[in-house]
Amino acid sequence: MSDIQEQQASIAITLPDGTVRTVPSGSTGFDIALSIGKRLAEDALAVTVNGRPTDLHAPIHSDARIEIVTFDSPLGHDIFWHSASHIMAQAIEELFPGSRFGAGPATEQGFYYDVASEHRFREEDLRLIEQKMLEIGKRDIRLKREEMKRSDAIAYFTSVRNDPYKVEILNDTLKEVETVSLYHQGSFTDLCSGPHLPTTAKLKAVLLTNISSSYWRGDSSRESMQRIYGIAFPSEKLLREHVARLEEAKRRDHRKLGAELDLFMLSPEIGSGLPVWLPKGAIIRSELETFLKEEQRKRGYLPVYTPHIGNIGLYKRSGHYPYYSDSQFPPLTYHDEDGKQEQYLLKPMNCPHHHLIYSSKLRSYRDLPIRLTEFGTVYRHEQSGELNGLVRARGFTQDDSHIYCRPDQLVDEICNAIDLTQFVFLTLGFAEVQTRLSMHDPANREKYGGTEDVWKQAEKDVREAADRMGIDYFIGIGEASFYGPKIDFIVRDALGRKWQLGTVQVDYVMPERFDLSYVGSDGQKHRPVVIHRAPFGSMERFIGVLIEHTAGNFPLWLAPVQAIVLPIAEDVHEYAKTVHAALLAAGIRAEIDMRSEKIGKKIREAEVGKIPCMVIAGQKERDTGEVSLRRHRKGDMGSFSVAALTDMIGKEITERI
RNA sequence: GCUGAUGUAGCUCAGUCGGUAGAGCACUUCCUUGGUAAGGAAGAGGUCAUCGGUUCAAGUCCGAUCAUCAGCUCCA
Repeated sequence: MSDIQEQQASIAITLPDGTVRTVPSGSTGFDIALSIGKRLAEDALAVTVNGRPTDLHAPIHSDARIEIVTFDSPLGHDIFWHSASHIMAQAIEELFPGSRFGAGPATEQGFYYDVASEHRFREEDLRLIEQKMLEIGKRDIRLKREEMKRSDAIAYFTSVRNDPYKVEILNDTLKEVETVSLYHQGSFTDLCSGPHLPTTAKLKAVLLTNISSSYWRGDSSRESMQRIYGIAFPSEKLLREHVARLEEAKRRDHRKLGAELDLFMLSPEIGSGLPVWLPKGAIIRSELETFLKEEQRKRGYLPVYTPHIGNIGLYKRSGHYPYYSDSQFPPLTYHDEDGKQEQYLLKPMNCPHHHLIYSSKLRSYRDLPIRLTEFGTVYRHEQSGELNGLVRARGFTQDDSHIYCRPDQLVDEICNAIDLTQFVFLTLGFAEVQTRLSMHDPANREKYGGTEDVWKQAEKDVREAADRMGIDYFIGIGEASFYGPKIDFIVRDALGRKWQLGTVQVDYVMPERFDLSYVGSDGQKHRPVVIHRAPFGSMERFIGVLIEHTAGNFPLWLAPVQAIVLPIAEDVHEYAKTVHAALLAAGIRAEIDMRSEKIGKKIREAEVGKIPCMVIAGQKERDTGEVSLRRHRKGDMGSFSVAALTDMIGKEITERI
């Protein structure tokens, strides 16, 4: 085909709205964007060709579905931030020559680059690097993609770039790949599959947020690198909005709100990572426990209590002690008069105790399923750097149950556990819950107990239950626990970090290790299956996330103080007391503010304290036998008789709205 | 555990060059008795995280420890 013929050939481009355009072969995403509108061409960052992200200026030679990618999409963020990480690397290279670069991807919240440098980066350096990045933006450098054979790339990064990290990636991660791509950006070149921004000029605002360390390739035996995090935007305005969101997240931080609202405390005198519930926080926890206990009673669960410690043999038998010895408090060692030694472990989990309850008597197939349940406090010596308020603690309470069932009951029981978890999340107002099916990694068999056949069966059961419940899930390979696959319910905190809350886990391994059995209809012994499940997960973590989710504005049934009576002046104190007494008599957690402060101040403090109901009593109300109600963040709701008020509040509490 | 940062009144934070500690809010008392987000005045409150070092002198400089924060690694 001659050049002339090629230029004359045309291709059909299908746009997202279904319209088809005919353009010359070799047209680029940019040409197409420009033909749609000038504004779109300005905003265009890249293009997807038949769903594949592609550089904006890459020529397109055949019919294709095309979508112009702008910053206003997850893919747009990804491409923008990935390019920003390259621009940061270039800035660092210009400011600190000799720096070498490891991995520099986009993340959900921006980007980072792992840097190996003689220079120890400090906060001040970040401002310098930001300035340099904006300057590189102003230089309007066109990014050029170059494809070369892997062997040529190895030579290039060895001699020209002198970057051993990229060479290692080429020799290792990419060893199966024949042709790799490089992106040139002025004096800087990176190994990268792309796509990238057409020019550095798209970068208009950048904020480098922090410096931390990371291990090269995530391997703690390899050298540690300096990881610099940042976020970037195509406009100043977007950056300002982002900073405002960060500030809002800071206001919602459960550690901050927990202290302000007197919910819990952490004290080095008690111990790192050992939260203590203050009276107001204890109310929330107790209400949640009551709620779940009621629900579980309806669903056939049997409450049990077990001690906080257990003989170490129990955990050796279960496999937890050898598997998790690093993250447990050291054993308590006890010598009796004869010098015989016994060792106990602060229990890191509740299951072994429950298994022994199960096997304490002979079970018939008619008895199953047996659902043992306990709010069991467990202790795990988490790494110090991991501790985080309530969401990562060393002492915490699981709403733990173990369901012992026959294999033919398993899928039904998993479904029941999923249903309960969904009911809990729905009641607490968590709409954005991600569900992960946590499967084992067959390439890593030594991490897991049981046989491959058992795992296949368990994972099939989990998947069948999730499908039957119509859950929208994703698969997490290698996320299973050592004894079985899990269904994990994951939510995000105020800062966008993900936390696993509820979990449903299938276990064929523990029944084996604890030799659990039941007598079947054939009179023979059979092995039950165990489901471990915890809808809240940990009470501490759940409440931590709940604090951030609600910003401390709890629903009425959970609010530590549900109502506060605010007398306007001293001459109505007697009347206010009768109102207070009526609220208490109706079972409402009510306080009364009889200080000699003006009503405006009392209201302000009740608002700041996030008390849902402010019950205002003045001369007017006393004369009519009414009170006026002001709802937190809603304002004046009008006047009600005291009886009508207690009914209204009481109804909202029992219905857990 | 690793890397970096931080630690001053109950809270949020000042504290210069090393020279014996300050504000606002909260708290206590008094005045004020008021109508839907801050009335006024006075007072009290500190082993500057802990331990050690340098110095005539340390909140300030150095070291260790503890705790917290961000990230990494881990998560039954």
